[in-house]
Amino acid sequence: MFSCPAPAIKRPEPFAARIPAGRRYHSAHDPPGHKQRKRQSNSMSQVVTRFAPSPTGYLHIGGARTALFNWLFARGRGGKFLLRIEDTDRARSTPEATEAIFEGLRWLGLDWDGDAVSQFSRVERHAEVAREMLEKGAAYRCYATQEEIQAFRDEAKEKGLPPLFRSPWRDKGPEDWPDAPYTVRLKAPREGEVTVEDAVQGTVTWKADQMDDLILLRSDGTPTYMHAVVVDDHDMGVTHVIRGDDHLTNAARQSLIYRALGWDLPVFAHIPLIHGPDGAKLSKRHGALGVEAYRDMGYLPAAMRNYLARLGWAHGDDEFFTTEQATEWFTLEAVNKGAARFDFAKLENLNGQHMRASTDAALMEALDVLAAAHKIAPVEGARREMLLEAMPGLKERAKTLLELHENAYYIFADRPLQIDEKAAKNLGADAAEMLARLTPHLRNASPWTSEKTEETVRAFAETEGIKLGKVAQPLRAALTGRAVSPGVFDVMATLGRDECLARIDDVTAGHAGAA
RNA sequence: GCCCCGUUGGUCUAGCGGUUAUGACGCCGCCCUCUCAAGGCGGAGAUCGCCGGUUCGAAUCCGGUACGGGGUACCA
Repeated sequence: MFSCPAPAIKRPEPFAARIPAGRRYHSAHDPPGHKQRKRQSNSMSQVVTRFAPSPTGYLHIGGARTALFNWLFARGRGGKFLLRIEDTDRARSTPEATEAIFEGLRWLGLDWDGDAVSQFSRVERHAEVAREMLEKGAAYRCYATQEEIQAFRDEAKEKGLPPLFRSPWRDKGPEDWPDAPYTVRLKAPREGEVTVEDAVQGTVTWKADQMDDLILLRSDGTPTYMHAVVVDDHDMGVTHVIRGDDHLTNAARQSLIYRALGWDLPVFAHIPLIHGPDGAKLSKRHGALGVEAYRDMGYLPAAMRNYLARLGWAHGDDEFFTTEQATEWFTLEAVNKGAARFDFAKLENLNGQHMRASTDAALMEALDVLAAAHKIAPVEGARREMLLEAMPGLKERAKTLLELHENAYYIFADRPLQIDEKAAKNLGADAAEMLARLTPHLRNASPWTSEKTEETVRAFAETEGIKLGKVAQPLRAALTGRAVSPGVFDVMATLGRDECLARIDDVTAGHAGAA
């Protein structure tokens, strides 16, 4: 795409929640034992990671980094990177958000394997597994109502006791079951310890009595997140679960489900969250921007990948690297445990470096993407040619594409130019007269190249007995309307003789010596 | 409340028992120079959260503590 080409983005089929759940998982109809064996032999050879966002809004920067880490890990090991949309919360999930997530990942260049999976489309399978657990005695029907549970918690809180609900239905049998809706709860161990071996956090241990009998299936028969993730990750053959460390405790609870089912645990890796510049956590409701916001601000995907990867992960002292290098270098062990703050200044710097490392053509394309994002027409025709020609000088001076576009004002502007304040200071009466004297020399300069115009202007400055800067600055002001621009002689070359003379004429008109 | 996790210059970080504590961003100065960038050179900025312990020796190991974060739902 840009200087650090990301693998071509596969356009997955539009998110197909309609496809019957079983179709997507060859293993869904296999007996559990078979499944497990199959995965064991498979997991040795191939890494499978996944990104599992819930479609309740745009893809925010924290989620993007989680996706990136999963992607880097899988791609660096010839593995698969899967995408699952956790849309079981029907009230908050929207197709627009799903599309925004796809769009964000595509822009970032994080391609996923196969179709995105709708978690909601798999409710049947979730229920099926819960039923299996019921039969095995690993789970039980709990008829406690939400009111009863709430009352229990209120009382526990009042007495300063742990608010863990102990269901009275845990050891009841069919003879005790009333004719009422019930939830399916995991029969979690009450003694011993639960240990999670985390690739980032290390070994983390909890006392089993800290865990409650979590609900697998709600009383309306739908699965809870805790249950659905486990079943989906297992069925999808996920070998490495890389996600935010807000899920660390969940990993312990989920490991209980894996254990009850007799399934192999994936490798867990809980990465720290990103904090805002103020140290507060960055979240959707607290300042986290969607990736498209970064696109619109003119950052390159390659720079985003570089910056995001560097946030909380390091490969020695390497700061500026390509995506290929990152995939090659990335390991879970090198991920930091502490949260990092998002720093725009550093992102900008990195973006500038990536822009400079980009080819002119690649930047032109990036500009097209930016234009499309801002819903404005792409630059075409002669101006596109000029832009391309001026690109080397432009990209050297910009930290974002937006800045580059702004600095290319002299290419897009129509005469007469808007002379800004600082430029106007370089265009007093004396300067205008001086430029008027310069005009005939420029008219005769041939060929019209930056070398020739420079030679001409330098000679002129000498005969005038002034420093080059005294000519160059007014010239720059007349030609670009600004006090800052790429080298004036390069500007002249891209603008062409006629346009240059016309612009000079615009500011010298009415002054002595005007030609 | 309880349970987990974290803490190295302003920021991101290197470090993994013995270093003048690494590099980068940002900031300041100089050079280069038609401006601005880029680039080059140099500088300021960290008693490695704090207190103990282990050790001949601790940023590195152990225990406390403070602060920050996360979790504790028929949310994900």
